[in-house]
Amino acid sequence: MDAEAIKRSLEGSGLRCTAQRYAVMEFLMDHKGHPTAAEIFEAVNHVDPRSSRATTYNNLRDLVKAGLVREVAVEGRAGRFDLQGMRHHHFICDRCGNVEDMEWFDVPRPASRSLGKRIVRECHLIFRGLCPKCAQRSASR
Amino acid sequence: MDAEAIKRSLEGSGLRCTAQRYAVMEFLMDHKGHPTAAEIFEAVNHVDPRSSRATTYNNLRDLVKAGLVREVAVEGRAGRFDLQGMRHHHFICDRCGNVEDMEWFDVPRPASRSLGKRIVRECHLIFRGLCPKCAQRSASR
DNA sequence: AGACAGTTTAGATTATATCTAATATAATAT
DNA sequence: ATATTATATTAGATATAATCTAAACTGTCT
Ligand SMILES: [Mn+2]
Ligand SMILES: [Mn+2]
Ligand SMILES: [Zn+2]
Ligand SMILES: [Zn+2]
Repeated sequence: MDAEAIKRSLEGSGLRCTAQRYAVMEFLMDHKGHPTAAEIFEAVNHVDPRSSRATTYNNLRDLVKAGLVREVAVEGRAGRFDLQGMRHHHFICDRCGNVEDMEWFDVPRPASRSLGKRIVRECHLIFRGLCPKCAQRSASR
Repeated sequence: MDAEAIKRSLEGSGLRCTAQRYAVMEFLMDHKGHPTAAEIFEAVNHVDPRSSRATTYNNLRDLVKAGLVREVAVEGRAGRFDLQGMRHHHFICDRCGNVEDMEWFDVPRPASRSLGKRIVRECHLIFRGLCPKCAQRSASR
């Protein structure tokens, strides 16, 4: 049932449902913790068929372009990926760099005067601070 | 006068006002276009005294930690820096990766229930889409 | 079968950022 | 002024992240 959903979403975006692509989508579906490309590459290669690093990066890029996957850039660290499921914002930990989901809520649109000639595709909030684990650690010192 | 302001803000953060640090601050003050570390390094080395790459990165990191400078991560590209002046949001161009300032407006706080044990230091909106230059380019094709 | 576009691959290459450990500098104490 | 000390700088090596290359493979269509 999820298998079919993945297949359909790939084909709906004009992407062939290859074993390598499917594996990336399946891994993201099962791991909501915003893995890096390297982690995804490692993980999908524990099971057959093997996928190359270039393919993992190529596929992640294609999936982001197709709007099925989202990339979250983190300063000084590898980018992290998640499925574009329910809309949500993000929290990034200053200390460990982990990315966590935050409940979605609507954000006021900027005045069209301040938008100028830009074309806005999406907008997304980034909260920063200490994640629960790091907050606790820093409190107990 | 700006010179004094830079000096004071460095010392107020417990950072010595060295020639290299001053040069980074001065460059950011004069170039509001969110330069990369490499661009800052290049630029401050057109004038004496020469600063090394390591120092540029070290200083940018210290300045960010001190809250005087902000870093904006962009997926697949070098991080970009700006002075922490007036609060503002950011717009990142899908095509060219340029970062532009967007007028500040308050963002509703997430429900404390959804915050959990996190400690939020800041929150900041990222708009994405096409910058004016790229929007025009893509329209005329 | 043959043709073709899309996809995958290993490894090289580029881009970005950090580390190392020797040296220099600024602030403070004597 | 000189000594002491914590901070800061440096060149170059190293680490990490991402992309490129060109050849091989796969699925679809005729
Ligand atoms: Mn997410
Ligand atoms: Mn800015
Ligand atoms: Zn954390
Ligand atoms: Zn642009």
